[in-house]
Formats: sequence, structure tokens, C-alpha cells
Amino acid sequence: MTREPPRRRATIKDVAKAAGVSAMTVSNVLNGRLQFVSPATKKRVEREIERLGYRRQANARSLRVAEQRSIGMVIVDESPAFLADFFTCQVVAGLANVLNSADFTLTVQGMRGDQLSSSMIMRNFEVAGFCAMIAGPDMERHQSIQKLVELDQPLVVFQEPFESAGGDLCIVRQDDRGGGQLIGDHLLARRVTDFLAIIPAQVWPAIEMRLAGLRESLAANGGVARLTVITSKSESFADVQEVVAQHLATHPLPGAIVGANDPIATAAMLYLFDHDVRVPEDVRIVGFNGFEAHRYARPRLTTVDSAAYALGERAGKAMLERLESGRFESAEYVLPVHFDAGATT
Amino acid sequence: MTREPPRRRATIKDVAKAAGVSAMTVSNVLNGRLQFVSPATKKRVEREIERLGYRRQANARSLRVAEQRSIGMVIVDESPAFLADFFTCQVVAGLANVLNSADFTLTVQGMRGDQLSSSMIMRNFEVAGFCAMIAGPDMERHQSIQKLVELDQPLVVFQEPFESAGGDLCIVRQDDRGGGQLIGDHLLARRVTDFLAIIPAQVWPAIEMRLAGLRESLAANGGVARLTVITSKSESFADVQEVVAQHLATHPLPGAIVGANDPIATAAMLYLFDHDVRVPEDVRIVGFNGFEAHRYARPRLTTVDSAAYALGERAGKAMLERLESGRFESAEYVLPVHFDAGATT
DNA sequence: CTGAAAGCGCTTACAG
DNA sequence: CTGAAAGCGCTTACAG
Repeated sequence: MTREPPRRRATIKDVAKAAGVSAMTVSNVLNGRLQFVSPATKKRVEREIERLGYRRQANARSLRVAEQRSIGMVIVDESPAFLADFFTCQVVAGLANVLNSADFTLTVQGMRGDQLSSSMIMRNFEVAGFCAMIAGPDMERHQSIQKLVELDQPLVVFQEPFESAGGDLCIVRQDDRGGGQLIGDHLLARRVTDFLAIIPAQVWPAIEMRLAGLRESLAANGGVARLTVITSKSESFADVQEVVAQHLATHPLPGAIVGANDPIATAAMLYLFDHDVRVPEDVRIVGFNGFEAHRYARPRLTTVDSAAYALGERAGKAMLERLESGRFESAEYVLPVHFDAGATT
Repeated sequence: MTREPPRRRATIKDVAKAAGVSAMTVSNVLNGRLQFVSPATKKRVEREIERLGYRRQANARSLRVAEQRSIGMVIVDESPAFLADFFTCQVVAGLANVLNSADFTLTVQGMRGDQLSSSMIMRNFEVAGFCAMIAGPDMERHQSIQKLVELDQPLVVFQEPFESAGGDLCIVRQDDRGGGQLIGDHLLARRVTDFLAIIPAQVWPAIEMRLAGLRESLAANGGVARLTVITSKSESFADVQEVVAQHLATHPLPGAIVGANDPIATAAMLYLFDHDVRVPEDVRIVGFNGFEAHRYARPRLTTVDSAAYALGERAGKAMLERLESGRFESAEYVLPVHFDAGATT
């Protein structure tokens, strides 16, 4: 229970004294204002910084110059393992990479929607701007976005289908609706008339958009094709298989199963295999995302490749530009998705 | 190019004035020191905080109380997509979750080993402690750890096999060596004598440990079994298949293929299928990690389940305890792994 | 080119 | 119970 000995961390004054210069000169060296400091002095200061193990108190600097060097990433999700989702993880990876390269740090905080207002990252002022990935139904999501907008700081929201209501807000998303359309068109061309879509219980706007695109495709075809949507408790193997079993117990085989993402589609496919249904001969199957891990199922899944990592990068760039120029250069970025034909259709 | 209008953010003084109290009273409300403030005053202050949209400047508070409310997560990896790795992602998810629940924020920065010294997070003092996930060969990794230790702040290192050299350091890892042994024992019991291990070019200490465990198992068996190790440029499907093809062009089929992780094992398995080799009849295959995404390959892969998310949680708890009590309660935590028999052995 | 001083927004020991 | 004041470690406008 002993506390640390109170060995004091070196400050800029310690460095200044050791180098025989003023604190201002040390500050100039630290901030690269080299027109004010001779090369010899610079060397001396740098040696003392090294020797004393001096590190700048980011807090003191930020307070003085009223500038933060971190971006907040808020993930609103019911699951306590919010970041464990692969899509989210890829987005965060791309974002972190761009920000880190520009000497910004990424501050991650995940929470449920009702915890947003009470979270540290919102009650305190400590980041230069926010990025947000928000799950949930429209109403709740919009409440969360509204709360973030009211912070009056630059905000990038991922995978949000609705138009930016103006403000200091930028939407970065991919064309999930277009992806849904591509799936519909592809299957209609193969004369599928009976579609079964499987979505997870946790509402994600991107998944709603995929469904909307699929519906549009079917409607454009004259509306002769029928779409049934069933909901799985989660994306897990067991839950998907259970809901598929339940549905097929009372319904005929559909012409095609469209999974909201690859894990769901693959779980459904394996269920069919275990019940001697052939894919694609009896039922065609399509997933969504096309991440590496799901290229390993055989037959290879037909899917739509998502640009999750690129979304993160795009958001990072947008945020950096915003901080630089004072406004977002575009209110919305929509990245394309790519249809990826496998052997299941 | 217009800068933001200089609308000033509300400070504690603004709140104090609006509520007709002193700044100290506002501070007391903010910090829950309610013995000093009457319920009526508290209500009034809270109303003004709400009305003015006041948020505390975390920098000013941290500077004053000399206490940080963020933990730094350093990921040292050659890949620019450092965080995109699923194992790392799971670790970060578990860590973020525990820290967030304790009102700590997680500050993520990824970089190559040679960028460590020049990174913001190291040159500045802005977090209460560090967690680190470090790839690379022993020498380079130890250099990185050394640099982090010299910061003289609490440090948790993930998946590092070597003993803590004392200091303010805690190792959190899983029993990868034991996992390797389990794989060896399992295959030896099935009379395998010719092992082929496939590892990625990027050195990870955890993978070295898996190999070491496998070697120990073989040695304990009298050393009649032979182990060949080949290296794939990356974990990607194409690279693994290429190296397997190359090897098998000049070598007979092994009795078993041990992948350093599931993606590698699965890619090898699919290569064999494409060349009419039966699994497990002709060649047995084992992977490592057992993440959900790889339960979808058929036949279901025999693997060892990793505790990546739990590693992150354990590290978070260890760090919080350390900050609370002044020392790590244990210099090392080793989480168990579980053998997960599938249909490929 | 260099130094002394003010001030960023908080918290807290001290005096009333 | 409340207020005035000092000070955390920086940066920067100002004076020499």
C-alpha cells in the first residue's frame, strides 16, 4: 500500500537550468522554433532533455494553447464487447493509423446509448473532435448524434444513412444500399423469386440500408419477387442456426438466403449442408463484408466487399482537414462497395 | 478557410457567476464533495452547468491534480494496419471496456518499432500508464520494452514470454507454450511422426512460444517425431497457399500441419482439398485461436482457444489496481488456453 | 537574441 | 459554510 516515492518529474524549468538557458528557449527547441535558437544551444538543450528524461506535460501545453492533440472515438453499442466487432475494429484501425501519422492520438470510449451523457469523454473537454459509430434504432441513434452535435465540436459519424443536418458534422459511410441492390439484381438475374433475409437483433443502420437496397432491386423488377426477413438473436453461429431451423420448420426452402453479413450467411449455409440442402443448386446464398476470415468457407461465399478500413482512413483525413481549415470539405463521403461473386450463387 | 468564430467555451467561473456562487463551490459539485454544498446550491449549479453546456477542461484538472485519467495503448508492429489484427483488436476491446467502466479513457497509438521514441505518446507525458503489444524479434522487442520502462510509469506488456525484470512492469499473457504442448500431445497420440508448422514472417513472441511448446512435446516423446517449420510472407490466404505449394513440391506430405493460427491452418487445409488430399485421413491439421470466424470452415478445425478479450480485461484490472495501490499485485498473469478438438485431427 | 511575467482553467489549503 | 489566492507546467506577447 506504499505510494510511489515523490520523485518529481523533470519540468521545462529543470531542463532550462541544467542547460543554462531560459525556459523560453527550451520551449522554442521543443516546438521547433529554431529561428530563435542557435544550433549550439539547441544541442545543449536536447542533451539535457535526454539526460533528464524530460517529457512535455501535454496537459499544460494543451491548456495554454487551447488545442487538443487527440480525437475521441465513441462507440455506442449494447454489447459490452463493443470494439470486438470486426467491422468496427477495422474502422478504428484505419482511423488510428491516419491520426497517429499526423501526431494525433485516438481516445477510444465505448458505451451503451444511455451512458453517453454521463461518460467522461462527453462531460469533459479533452479532445479536438469526435468520431462516432452508433448502433441502434433511428430514434435512439439520433438522440445520441444530437447529444454529440450539442458539444459544438467537429464530429464525424460513421455509417449513418441520414443527411447531415448541417452543423459541424460529416458523415462517412459506404454504399450499403447499393450493395443490397447489387445482391438483388444478381439473384433476380438467376430467376430467384423467393428471398429470405437474416438480420441480427441489434439494429445497425448499415444493415437496414442493405435491406432497403435489396427491396428496391426487387421492386424495380416488378415486385413479383417476395422477401421475408427473420431476426437472429445475435450473429453467433448457434443463434443463426436456431432461427433458420425455426423458420424452415414451417416454411418451404427459399430461392435465396441473404445474410446481413458473412458470419450470418455462412452459418445459414452450414445449417443447410447439415440438412442435405445443396448450395447453390437448391438455395443460393449471399453474405456481406468480404473480410478475409470468411474467404475460407467452401464453397466460397458470394458477398459484397466492405471498405471498413478505408472508412476509418477517410474519416481521419476528413477530421484533420476540418481542424486545419475550420470546416469539413464535404458533408458526406460515400465509399463504394464491390460485388464479389463466389460459388454460392 | 474562415476560422471558427471565437465563441468562448464556458469555464467554471462562468458557471459560478451564473449560479451566484464561487468557483470553488462549482468545483465541489463537479467532484462530488457534497459535504461542503447544500442541496439547493447543488441543484442551482447543476442547472447552470446544463444550461451553459459547461464541460470541464480535463487538461486543467489533470495539470492541477497531477493525475491522468487515460491509459496509453501502444501497438508496435510493422504493418500499417496494426490494429486490424483480430487478436490485437480483441485485446484492445477487453482493455477499453474495463478502463471505460472505471472512467478511464484508452489512448491508442500504433507504430513501427523505430518510431517509438519519436511518438507523441512517448515524448509527451499524458497518460497514467502504458499497455503495450509488441511484435518483432527478441532484440527489437526488448529495446522497445526498455524504452517504455525508462518512462518510469506503470507498464503492462501483453504476450511477452520473458520474465519481468522487476520495475513497474506487469506481463499479461496466455499459456501459448502449453497450447503448443497440447497440440503436440494430441497429434503424437494419433501416431503422427512428421510435423509441418507454418508461421508468418512477422515475428510474434506468442507464436514462438506455441512452437516451443510443440517442440517440448515432441522431445518428451523421445524425439522420434520430426518437425519442419516453414515461413509464409503473411497470414493471407494467397501467401500461405504459395508457401505450402512450394514446400510440398519437393517434400512428401507430412503427417500433420500445425498452423501458427487458424487462418494459416485453414488456408493450408483448403490447399490440400484442392489437391485431393483428405483431412484428417491423409494429413491432420491444427490451428490456434479458435475465434468465432474460423468455426465456419468445414470440417471444423481442431484448434486451441485463445483468451484475447480476457487478456485485455486482465490487463485493465491490473493497471487499475496498480494505480490504486501503488504497485502491481502480481508481476505476471498467465491465462489458460483450451484445446478445442474439431474434425481435422 | 534573451528574460521576466502573465495567464490558460482548474483545485485546494488557508483565512474569514 | 464561503471566498480570495496560489500554483500546476507550459507558451507567448512584451520589454530589454
